[in-house]
Amino acid sequence: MWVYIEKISEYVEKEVTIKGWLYNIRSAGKLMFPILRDGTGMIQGVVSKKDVTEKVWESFGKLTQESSVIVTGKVSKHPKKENVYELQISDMEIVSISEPYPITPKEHGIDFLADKRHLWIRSPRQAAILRVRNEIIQSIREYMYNNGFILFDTPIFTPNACEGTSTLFSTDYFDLGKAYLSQSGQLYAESGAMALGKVYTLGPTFRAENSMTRRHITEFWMMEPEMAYFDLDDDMNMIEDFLEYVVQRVIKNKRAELEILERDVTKLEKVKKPFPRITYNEAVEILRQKDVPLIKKTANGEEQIRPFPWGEDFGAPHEEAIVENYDKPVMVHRWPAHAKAFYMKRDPENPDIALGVDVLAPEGFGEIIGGSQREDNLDYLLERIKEHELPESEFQWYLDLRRYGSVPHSGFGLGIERLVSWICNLEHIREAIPYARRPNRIRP
RNA sequence: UGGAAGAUAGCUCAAUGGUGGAGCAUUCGGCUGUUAACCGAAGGGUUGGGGGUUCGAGUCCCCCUCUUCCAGCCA
Repeated sequence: MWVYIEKISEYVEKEVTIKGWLYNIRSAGKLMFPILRDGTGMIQGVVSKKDVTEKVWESFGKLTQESSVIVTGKVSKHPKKENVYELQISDMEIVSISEPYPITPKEHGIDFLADKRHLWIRSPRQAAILRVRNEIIQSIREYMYNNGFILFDTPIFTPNACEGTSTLFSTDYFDLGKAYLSQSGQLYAESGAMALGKVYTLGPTFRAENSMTRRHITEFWMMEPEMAYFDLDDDMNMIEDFLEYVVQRVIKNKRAELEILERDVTKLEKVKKPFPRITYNEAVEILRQKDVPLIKKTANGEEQIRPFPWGEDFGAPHEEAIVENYDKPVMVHRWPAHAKAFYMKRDPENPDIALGVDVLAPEGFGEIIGGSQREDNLDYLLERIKEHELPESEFQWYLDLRRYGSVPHSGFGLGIERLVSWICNLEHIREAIPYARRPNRIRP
């Protein structure tokens, strides 16, 4: 009977067939120990010369790493290890002998592995990450469904920049001129919230920024909820509830994978409501107390400005300094308005402040969520569009949302790969997606 | 886009300006409980590209290409 390795413990002392690949093989005279993988896990086989035919024995001798095989044998407990199973092999059929496999069970450089990404994903660590990614996305969809959110898929081809800031990828679009690849589905999601109450988008997003860091890819997946009648506090309440659900479900269902990744799960177990909420002003106070300066590039090098001036955006060292006090995600809210996007609503108590929130993951993973309450007043929004020198004509449909039954509403954007990086404790975001797209890499 | 480091066998890395090596992978042989198994043998190289200094350059100098890390932008 064909079974998958992840279910192997249900078949102890039974004869089963596994269809998979040879991960590695060791031999000791009349014994061989092939390690098999089938996509769901790995198991060590035991081949004894006296228990198999001459043909099967010789076939095992021919196997190279990643050769595909169909193996039959009896499942047994490992003689030395608890909760580990082996396959006492009685028969084997070669499906295909692999050519010398480039990814040997030794160390490799990152550029080589990236070139061989189509094979790299077979390795236990990469496969574990992709299983966790699947669990994360499944948890997100489940949370959203269970909480009354409607999946609202937004277009990838768009006629203009959403926020007017990032550089966009462009392509020809028939007789209509240029089309741009979406850098956010938010504006469309806002229209969805006015139609359906609570909606979310989950899909690929594109940024043509030449960002060569461990936290950036040019094509990434973003989840963007948008909720009618939610103010900033409602938004933050949802963020905490949502993040707790996803993290706790992943550590419950994907413990084996997190172990392969050597993830310290106790740190994730602490991700429970409530999360610390600090205003931008309070964050600036922390930076001043810790004497973290603003570093400005000048013609002849760098200049350190202290105390940290109000109104400046935070860089990596500032996020680090703010987050290190906490072992949960930190929500920094109420930002200087001039540094933020045009659609953010101003604080009624202070027009210099925008009702935005950034969520900084613990352990130095930085921003994983950016959100805000949206400007729902037609006149203010028109003013912002003019200030940001955006083409008003392109935003008429968006402005309609304020003309016809405008309501307070809020939402946020979550970077899926950044969430995966944090939960899996990855050194680099390129491992958080099957095929990472970066400014200098589009293959394979 | 700026700063730093780097490019030598299929892979990971050594090599004082003086005959380019090792481990893994591959091929062959040995071993009845191996855990990146081990032991023995073999094959495998235009030292990223171009120019220069030198009796002699993987090594020193210049240019180019590519990669990695850090910073900015952000999710």
